Amino acid sequence: MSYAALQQPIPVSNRAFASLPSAVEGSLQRIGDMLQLIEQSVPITKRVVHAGDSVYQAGQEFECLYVVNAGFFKMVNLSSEGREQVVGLHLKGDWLGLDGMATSQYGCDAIAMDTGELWAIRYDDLLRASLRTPALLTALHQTMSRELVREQDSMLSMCTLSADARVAGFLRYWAEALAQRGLRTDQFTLRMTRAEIGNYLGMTLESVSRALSRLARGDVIRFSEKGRRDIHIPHVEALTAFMQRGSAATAAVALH
Amino acid sequence: MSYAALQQPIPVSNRAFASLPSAVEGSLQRIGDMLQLIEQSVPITKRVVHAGDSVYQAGQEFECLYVVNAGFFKMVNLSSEGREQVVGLHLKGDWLGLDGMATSQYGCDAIAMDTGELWAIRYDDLLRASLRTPALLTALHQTMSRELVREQDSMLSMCTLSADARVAGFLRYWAEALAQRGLRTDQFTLRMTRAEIGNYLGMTLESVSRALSRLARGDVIRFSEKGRRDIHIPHVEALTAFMQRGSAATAAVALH
DNA sequence: CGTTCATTTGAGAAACCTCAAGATTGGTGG
DNA sequence: CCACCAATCTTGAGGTTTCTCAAATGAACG
Repeated sequence: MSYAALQQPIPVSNRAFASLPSAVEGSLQRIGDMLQLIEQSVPITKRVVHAGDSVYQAGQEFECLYVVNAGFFKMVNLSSEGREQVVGLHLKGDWLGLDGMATSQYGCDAIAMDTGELWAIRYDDLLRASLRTPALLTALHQTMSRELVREQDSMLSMCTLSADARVAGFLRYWAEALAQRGLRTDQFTLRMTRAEIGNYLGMTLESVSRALSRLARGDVIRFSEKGRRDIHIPHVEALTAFMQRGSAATAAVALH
Repeated sequence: MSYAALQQPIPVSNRAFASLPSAVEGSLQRIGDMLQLIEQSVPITKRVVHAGDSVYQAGQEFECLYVVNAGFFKMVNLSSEGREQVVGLHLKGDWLGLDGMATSQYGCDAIAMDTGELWAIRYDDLLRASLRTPALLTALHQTMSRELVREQDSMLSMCTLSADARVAGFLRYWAEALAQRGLRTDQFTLRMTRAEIGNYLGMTLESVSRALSRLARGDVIRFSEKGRRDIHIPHVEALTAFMQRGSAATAAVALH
């Protein structure tokens, strides 16, 4: 195999999203292309899961990576003394199980939050396939690297932002994640309880509730009539402004 | 190349540490073997750095990974609004620059805290070499995975532990990192200011200082006469006990 | 020996958590 | 369809932890 083959980009396809902003279009394409690449070049075992199902558990022997084709998943890190922390949330195109390569045992529990479909890929199959299809390798590396960056950003947020700002940041992150997958971003349903959001953001469920109430009071977000889990975001920029200025009132004013 | 070649372990050598505990021996060996493997199979450019030098900066184009052969480095994540967070500390055998593979730009600043030597490896060279030497690939994956797990553990600590417990955990982590590299672990010099430790742990420098004072009052640690940066740890287990029980007095009692 | 930076320690303020009560939601069986 | 139950969510009051501000001490270096 030539070196040039290693550098070839993931094949481009699926240009049906020209009307989307380019960054979002790029992500959508990247995810779609990656899934296509995997399906074409690696043996995969498809697996359907339902809300509450465990994909794998901490300590279990590492064999497979899982690529999310549909659904919504959380990664839970559990300390030896029982402290528990949601350390990641994953949607279509994300990989699960990357934490298992270090020690040959998974380091977290991966739990389905909804009905979904996973593609299980044996790590040894992936390595073998990457000899023929080097783009697989760069896709894996980019995925791992992106995950590292995301965790670093989480640490930055948790250490430097107030509780209110972290909640605003979470909503913005969530809206972005949905946009990257071609879903509507102005209105969506949080599929997590306040307790789960709080755990992910390092605060209590009461603090999450209060933060959301303050965001709603400042008209940065609106609750749907259907329930307090449906959230309408008139202007994503208002969330950003809120994070920086630290006051819903200021954020609302800043837009007009 | 056969599939079997992909699975072969990193060559074993350097069995001179039989007296060390096996986990530590394993790590020492792993690090030494990895460095040897890299030196033998990839083109590297050695680079000497001094305290304060920047290895790379956020936004700079990603080309190289850096393996630490000597010295001590911090990774600093900087948000667009100027919030700043130390997201990682790295010693011999660690890789720097993994955060650059996602976007082809580094995501953090990497800064030398001390005189040290880095081995720069071009990412494309690494991919090419990994065709001949598949162990390089598994070493890279294990490194990235270990880093993911470490960051997840950081998040768990920052979200679920008190300030005192986080400082105790930091000292324990540090002692472990030194032990894994064959250095003495009962007494060492913190090469960071209280402010840097605090930034890394998500608290203020005053909180770090108070936590260290409480640890010293409980005789979990002792300050050397030479200065408050030299720390003596009589029993590493006392740090663990302190983290779990949340009181230096209890931790001291628990040992006798 | 003085200047500068780092560290310690205290007192008061702010953010967040805990506890508790009541409201809302979603599902279930009558 | 309605009533009821369990789970979730909101909101308030008070407590705890951590931060902020300030001052004094200690260490490093010319």
